[in-house]
Amino acid sequence: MQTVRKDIHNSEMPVLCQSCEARHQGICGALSGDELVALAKSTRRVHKDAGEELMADAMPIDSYASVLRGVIKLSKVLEDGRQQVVGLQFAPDLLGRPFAAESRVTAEAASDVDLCVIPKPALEALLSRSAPLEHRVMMQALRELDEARDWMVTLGRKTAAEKVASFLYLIATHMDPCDEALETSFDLPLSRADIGDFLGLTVETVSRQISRLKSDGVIGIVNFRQVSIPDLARLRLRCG
Amino acid sequence: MQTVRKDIHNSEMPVLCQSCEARHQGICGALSGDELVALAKSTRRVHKDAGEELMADAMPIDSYASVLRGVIKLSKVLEDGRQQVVGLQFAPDLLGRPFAAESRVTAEAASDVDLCVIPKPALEALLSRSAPLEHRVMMQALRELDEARDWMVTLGRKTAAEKVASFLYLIATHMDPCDEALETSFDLPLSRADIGDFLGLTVETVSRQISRLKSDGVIGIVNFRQVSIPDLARLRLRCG
DNA sequence: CGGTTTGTTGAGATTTTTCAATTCGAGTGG
DNA sequence: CCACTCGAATTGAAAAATCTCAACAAACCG
Repeated sequence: MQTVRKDIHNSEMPVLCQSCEARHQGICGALSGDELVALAKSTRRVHKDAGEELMADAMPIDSYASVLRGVIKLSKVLEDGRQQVVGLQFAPDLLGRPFAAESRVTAEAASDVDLCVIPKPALEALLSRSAPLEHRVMMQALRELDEARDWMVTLGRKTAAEKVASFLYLIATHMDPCDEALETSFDLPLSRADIGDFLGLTVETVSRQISRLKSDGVIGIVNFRQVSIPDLARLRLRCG
Repeated sequence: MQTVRKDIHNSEMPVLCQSCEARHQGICGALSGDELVALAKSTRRVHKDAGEELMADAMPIDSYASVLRGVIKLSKVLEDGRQQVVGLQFAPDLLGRPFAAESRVTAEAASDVDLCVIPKPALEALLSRSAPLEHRVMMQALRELDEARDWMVTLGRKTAAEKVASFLYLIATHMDPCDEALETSFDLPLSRADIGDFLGLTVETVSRQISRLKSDGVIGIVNFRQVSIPDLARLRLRCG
């Protein structure tokens, strides 16, 4: 978020919103044509490689970003280094805590990502002028709250086996947009260590549970990162 | 929420908002005088005893409520009965998921509570007319999201001892508004079983950790529910 | 008072972590 | 093209944390 590279910027038209609308419209579905054109002027398309940090906990926020492609990992760290992933963001989410001076989480590109970066003042000006836009931001916040609470159930009350199954199920249903297919295949956006930090488990436990799911035929592991799921309903049963 | 008792309704004036403003203004700080008067007409002041269910998961919502006094417990249950408390609401929070047809959690009075109930259509009409009000609701959603993510760290990465200390610290800082006092005393709004469901622990583990904090002199237990904390900073150290 | 619910405590069982040893795959330089 | 190396992932065995089961004590309620 600090080092914005302008090179890839496509200046033809509302870059942000072409993509957004292609995938469920993101922030921009709520804007008028005029507003879109104005917005496109202040946005920058940016690419980040997997692993790059986008925002640090307790650091001032100077811009927001709309996720165009890829997965972003939100996490928090305890003083002694224990880490917890508190959320994942997929396109077309808005990245950045609205109306906060500083971030409350660390954001990192989990996979290669494309972002559409918007300076903080530009978005906030737009928010205060466009009630529909603010409404949309609120709807995202409410959805994220629902997701966080669902995940709290997983963290607090599920066994390690159920946690890993729940994680795979979550990713499967978010990554493969051609939904409802019983059979899917995808690349995990997180390392085993990150999965552990998401589930509140150690790497070893995650690995053991993945191995078990594999030997039970619930999932197939192609290439460590690449997972195939022959029957989503069967995975669902393992989620508790 | 279903069985609204009108008996205690105080019809003089904006019941809701007197109380709200007394304690940090809740929803109503954003409304004009006219709007307040209009709102007061459709609100009902309601009392609920500890343990009463206010809203059931997956049930249609027909009203919202502003919490005037007491604590409300939000929880989710797995098919097999495992339960997780996913949030607590204190005055002056707004209870009810805005813009959702049905609830995604079960809400229950943790202590005796006073509510100011607003029919769903009345609040939503107001929301669509008043941008400042919608803004305020969004700010609450964002704050709840921050809290949920903080709690995910506790659930996923802390030990049982740290979880219990964190819970007591959370309650201590929320219950006693005369904040920053190093020394406090309060009634726990939750039973040991509920604390376990909040922390993802069994009742027995909660009880053992409370006993340990007591024998270490970090807390004092007067009457099972009544806790005194001689030194908040010392408790804080136990939170991890 | 009984009976019931709520909380505490102990001992053994279970799950998960920790520590240690390997294996796998990708990238590098000869 | 093939060792070599490095980080990520897997696997095993022992240790630690937490849960389960069971007994009991304390408060609560008609």
